[in-house]
Parts: sequence; C-alpha cells; structure tokens
Amino acid sequence: MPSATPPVQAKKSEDARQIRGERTRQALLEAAFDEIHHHGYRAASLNEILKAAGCTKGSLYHHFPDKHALGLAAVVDNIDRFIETTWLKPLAEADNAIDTLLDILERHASGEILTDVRLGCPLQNLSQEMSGLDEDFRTYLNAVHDRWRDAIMEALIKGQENGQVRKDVSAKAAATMIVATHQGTVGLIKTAQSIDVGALSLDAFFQYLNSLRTTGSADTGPQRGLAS
Amino acid sequence: MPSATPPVQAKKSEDARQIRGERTRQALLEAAFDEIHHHGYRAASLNEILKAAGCTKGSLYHHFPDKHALGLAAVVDNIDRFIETTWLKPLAEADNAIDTLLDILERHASGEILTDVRLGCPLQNLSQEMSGLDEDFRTYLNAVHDRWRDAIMEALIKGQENGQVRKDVSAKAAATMIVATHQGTVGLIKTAQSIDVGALSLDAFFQYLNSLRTTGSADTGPQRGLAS
DNA sequence: GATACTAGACCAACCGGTCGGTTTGTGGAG
DNA sequence: CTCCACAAACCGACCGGTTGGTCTAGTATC
Repeated sequence: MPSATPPVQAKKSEDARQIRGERTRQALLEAAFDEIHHHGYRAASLNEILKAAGCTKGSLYHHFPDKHALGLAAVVDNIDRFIETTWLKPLAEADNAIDTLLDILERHASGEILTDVRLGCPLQNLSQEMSGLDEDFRTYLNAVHDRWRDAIMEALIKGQENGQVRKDVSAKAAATMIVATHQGTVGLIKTAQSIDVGALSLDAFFQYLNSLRTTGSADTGPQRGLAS
Repeated sequence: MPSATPPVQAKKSEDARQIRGERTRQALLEAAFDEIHHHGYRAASLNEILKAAGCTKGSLYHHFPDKHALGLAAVVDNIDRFIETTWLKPLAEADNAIDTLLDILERHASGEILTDVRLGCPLQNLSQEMSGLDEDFRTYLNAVHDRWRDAIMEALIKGQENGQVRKDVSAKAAATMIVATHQGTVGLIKTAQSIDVGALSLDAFFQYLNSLRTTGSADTGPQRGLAS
C-alpha cells in the first residue's frame, strides 16, 4: 500500500471517507453485538461496549441517538447476514429441500455454526428477551422468523413440485414446525450446556424430515443421520 | 372461622406457626415469581416484589439471604408444581402415550395453559435467561428438562410394549425432540405474539406424533388435529 | 425478657444519557 | 503552497435515578 501521491481528484468515498467516522461506527456495532450476545440487551453495558470498541461516550452518542438504536442496528446488521448465508441462500439454491435441511442441521450439530454452546443462538436469545419488551425488536425478530420459515416453505413446495417431497403435508405447517424444533433444540443445548441432547433431538428430527420424502426417492437411506 | 377460644393445647404448627412468618414468606415467594415471570430474574426489582408482597426489605432479608435465594426458591416452588400437574402426572397415568401428548398440546393451543401469550412459558424464559448466567438456576432448569423428557420417554416405551407405538423409533430421541419442538413452538408464539403460528406448528407436530403410532392402531384418524 | 419478625432510612455501585469543550480533516481564499 | 474557517468526530467529567444489600431501631408473641 504505497502512499505515493494519490490522485487528487480520486473520490475519497471509498476509503478516505471511511476513515474515522465509519470505522468507529463499525467498531461500535461489532462491540455492541458482542456485548449483547454475551449479556443480553438490557444487561449490555454501554461502558463495556465503549471499552471494547476503544472509544468514548461522546463518540457513541455522535453516531447513535441512544442505546436502543445502537443495539437494534448491531443486531439487524449481524443477524441479517447470518440468516442470509446460513439458511436463505442455501435453501434458495437447493436442488433437494430435505437434503439441504439435513445438511444445514448437521453443520449445527457438528458445532460448525453454533460455536459456543454457552452463549446460544443470538436470534433465539433476543427473541426470548426482547419480544415482550420492545416492539421494534419484536417486529424485526418476528420478520426474521417469517423470512426463515418462508424460505423453508418455498424449498418444500419446490420439492413437492419436483416429486421429492410428499404432497400430503402442508409445506407451511411443516416449515413452521421445522423452525420451532430447531429453535427448541438450540434452547435445550444451551440449558444443558452440552450438544449431546442436541444430537438426541436431531436424531428424531432427521427421522421426521426423511419421512417427508416421497416413498419413491431415497427414503430412509443409511447415508443420512448423525455421524456418531 | 370462629375465633372462639381455641383449645390451648392445640398444636400450633398447623396454623399458628404459619401466621406472620410463613405468611409473609409465601407472599414473598408468590410476588417474586410473578415479578420474575413478567420481567425476568435480572430485571426483577426487589422493591417491586416488596410492594406486591406488602412488606419491606427487613422482612425479605430476614427470610432469604439474598435475591438469588429468593428467586430460586420462588421458581422451584412454582415450576415444580406446574410440570408435575401438567406433564408428569398425566403421562405417568396415561393409557396411550400419543393420545395423552396430543391432549396436553391441544390444551396449550387452546390457551388453557399458556394464559398470556406475551409472557411466554416461565420455564422457557428462565432457561433462556439464566442458563448462561447462574449455575444454580441452570442445574435446576436442566433437571426439569430431564424429568420432563424422561416422563415422555417412559410413556413412549410403555406404548411400545403395548404395541401402540412403533418400535423402530428411539423413545429417548423422540422424547427429546418432542420437548424441543414444544419449547420452540412456545418461543415462536411469544415472538409473534399470536397463537396462529403455534397452531401452524402444532399442525405438523400432530402429524409427526400420529406417525409414531403403529400402523395397526388408529393411525391418521380424523379425530385428532386442531379443532379449527 | 428472649425470640422471631417487621420497619425503612441508608449505602456504594452502576446505569443510560448529557454537555461543554478539544481534536482532526478538508475545501476554498489569498 | 499556506492559511483559515468550519464541521464532523471525539473526549470524559458529570447528572439523576435505580439497583441489591446493610443496619439499627422497634414491635408482636411466647
């Protein structure tokens, strides 16, 4: 990165405008999400966030009107990205809905996605904490649930059209239950602080998901299931 | 309740010892559980609890060493009773595990058990809030999950022995998933602040539970399902 | 009079939020 | 190229309020 005379007319937006202002803003968002993930929104301390972000109250309240705005921005920023890459994109591109679902769940069970058992899933944590407390958070989190469920539903419907998924099940109901079971399993894991209980739950969950296949397609093949 | 000269020698344990001491203790437990149910443990204000219980700091700290002990006692007291009457007892006495499960779930869906959609299930709320925060709470809540799951498992095993439940499913895995799906559904309801999403999830859930029946017994009978 | 219990003023710690003031980067004038 | 004006960015002491918890004084019951 040579600093040799950058062209004077170069738009400074790309990099130059990001220095300072945007950088500390991003640092605040990241630190805020981390603190919220660890302690929840209400118990998240602004002073701790500031310490982690390496700036002070003045900076914070220059970029955000209050704690609520900071927290919401941090949460939306992070969860949107997560749900998009982990669920929505793979499901939209899926050739086979059931296979894709099993694959994503397997990656949860292996600890690839849920890295820290103690902290749990941010979406789950926040839904639980904030739903009855703040309408802005609740509306957003509920919208995430809806997007998530709809993505599963669409994949199932596509599978039904392809003849991979049984047509005597309601795609919407099944998708809703899949979201519920996943969230519930993550909750059990957090309380048990062990993924063993998650493996148990997923074992039955996989059996259910396989039961959604048409009898023609590879049904209860031995290829799927917990690696154990 | 005539106060006419009670027998002097009457054991005062039953009623007399309960006056004052035990009465305020119970009032504190009740008020504490209510406050915790509404705001969670951390946000539960001792002053609010005292106001609701109609006593003062001095009384509280005479009966309990600290907030932690009060909260735990209140939670154990209440949840133990709930899980016992709602799940453990019916399951232990069940003639048919699947029918009993469907029945309990139906009572949830009808709003008979989960009275206030906004507050959610206390067990779920506390598991989520406290598991990563306090080992005493976590240990207790995890034990409740275990008791709950074991009761379902026992009922399923009994059903397998009776020939009502398919033997190619792991009772333990199925019971774990049933707990997870139920908890997850309750969570979705809370975030959506509507039982509609719960009805959707339960629709698929019922289909799954019915699929656990042996093909001989009343399989996908029309008698079960959401009333709607 | 001893014991169990109640009362509420009081405390340090921490909370989110405010505010006057300083630093830093930049565009235009000379 | 230098200098200045101005605004965006940043700083941290400070504020009122609330928290869980302590302490001393007083009261009902045996």
